[in-house]
Amino acid sequence: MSEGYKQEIRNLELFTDMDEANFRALVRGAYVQNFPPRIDLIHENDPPDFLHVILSGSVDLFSVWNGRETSMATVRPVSTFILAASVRNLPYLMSARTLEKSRIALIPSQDVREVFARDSAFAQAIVAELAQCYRSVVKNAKDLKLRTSFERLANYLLRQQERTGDVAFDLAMEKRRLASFLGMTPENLSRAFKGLEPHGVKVDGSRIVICDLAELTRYAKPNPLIDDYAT
Amino acid sequence: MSEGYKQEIRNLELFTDMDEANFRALVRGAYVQNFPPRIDLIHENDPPDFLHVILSGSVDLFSVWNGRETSMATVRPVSTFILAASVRNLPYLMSARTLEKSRIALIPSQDVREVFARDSAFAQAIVAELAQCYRSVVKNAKDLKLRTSFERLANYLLRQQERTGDVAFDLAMEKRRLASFLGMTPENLSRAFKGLEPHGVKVDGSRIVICDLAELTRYAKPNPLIDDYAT
DNA sequence: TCGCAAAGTTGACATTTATCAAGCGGGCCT
DNA sequence: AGGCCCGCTTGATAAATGTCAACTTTGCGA
Repeated sequence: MSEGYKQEIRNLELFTDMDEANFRALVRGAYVQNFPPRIDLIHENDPPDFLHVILSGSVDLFSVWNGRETSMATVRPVSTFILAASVRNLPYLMSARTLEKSRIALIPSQDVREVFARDSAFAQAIVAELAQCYRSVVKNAKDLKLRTSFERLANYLLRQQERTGDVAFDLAMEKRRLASFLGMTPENLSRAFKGLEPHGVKVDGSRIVICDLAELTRYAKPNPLIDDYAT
Repeated sequence: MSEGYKQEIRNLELFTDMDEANFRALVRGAYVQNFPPRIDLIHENDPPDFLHVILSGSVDLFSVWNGRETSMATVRPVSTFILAASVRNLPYLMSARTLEKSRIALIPSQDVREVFARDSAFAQAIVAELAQCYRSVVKNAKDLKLRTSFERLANYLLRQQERTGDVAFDLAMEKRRLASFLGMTPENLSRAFKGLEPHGVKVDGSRIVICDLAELTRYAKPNPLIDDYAT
């Protein structure tokens, strides 16, 4: 692995505080790989051989049951995924596939567990990361259980507005996958966008303009305990 | 705090491996309290002053948004809750109330964070616990997104069957709260029980008998990546 | 530039789930 | 024992969401 990649990984919160020698041990067995779009990286139920670090591109985490599929999250650089499975050495709960051309570092889970056992700075960083992940999924579950699909979309748009700092932005993913992420069908998403028009949302293809932020906020009733991904 | 309680807490996986002096430091500032049923223990958005350890009784974790309420989980002895908020020092995402008369140990979060920073065995135990919690919520989210309410109930009953090791058992909670936990209304739960009768479920009050386990299994299609809480 | 394939949209309809109101029934207090 | 409260059930209806099929748009490669 090139020094450039190593530095990129090192700069992740997860790895930044750990001992240099331990970090070297971690990346010694690691390698970076380029993947074309729509490639399956991991399959749920597989043993967690590698901790994945996405360096460029984007990855969809999804799950399947009984012929149905749902998108659980999108991972963007630079961050890791499937940390929980790696440290517990338990099968992946989600599958992952690239959305676009992506560069991904693969760190053997075995090494992660070994280093984590003797590097307390690393262990602490893992705690911080896992607690963060846990809280994100709890928020997601609250979103699903407490809101209708229209309300989920409205709050999603407000989060995007917050993230980009602009009332006009492009959707970060295909509508069909956004629908899956929000827990609805593409048809229902189409109607939800229509339904939000009276609440200050203009849609043209993947271009979104929130032309009445106050009204959309009034409708969506965003709540930091559901929508604030930072905490 | 009595030595008996200390021992009980010490026996939790979370605390069992940590240094004795550090454990003493942890429980020094802790105290045990008895609560009557239906008492609010914590409220979402409160700062995480204490890590809670339930010694007896049971506690409901729930969330509220826009006048709607949903039950997220039930905590039973002996285990902790709101660990993620404690270690990250971020506001609780869920509220908690006793379901019955309960004895609960309160460990100051400040102490948890301090000890966790210097006791690597404790840090490792926290990692294991958080990874476990994370995986549970992911399973819960999959359950919600991939299944209908009837299917969620069917799989819930199979999990109870697994847990008790018996095809006949009593529901562990009121039906209204089970409904909320499964993400549906009490009325819909009633109809779901009716709907499962042709699939081998007999209901009499809170008494459940799975009289055709094969048929219920065929209908429910349980999957360890959603239903196996142990991994 | 054309034309195809895939994504998105729309309408009609079905299913799932919630809401509201009424009635039932068990536990419990007096 | 009587009566009442509360949780549960049931039926009627409404709302939310999914399904299917047809059509439109878009992006892209021949």
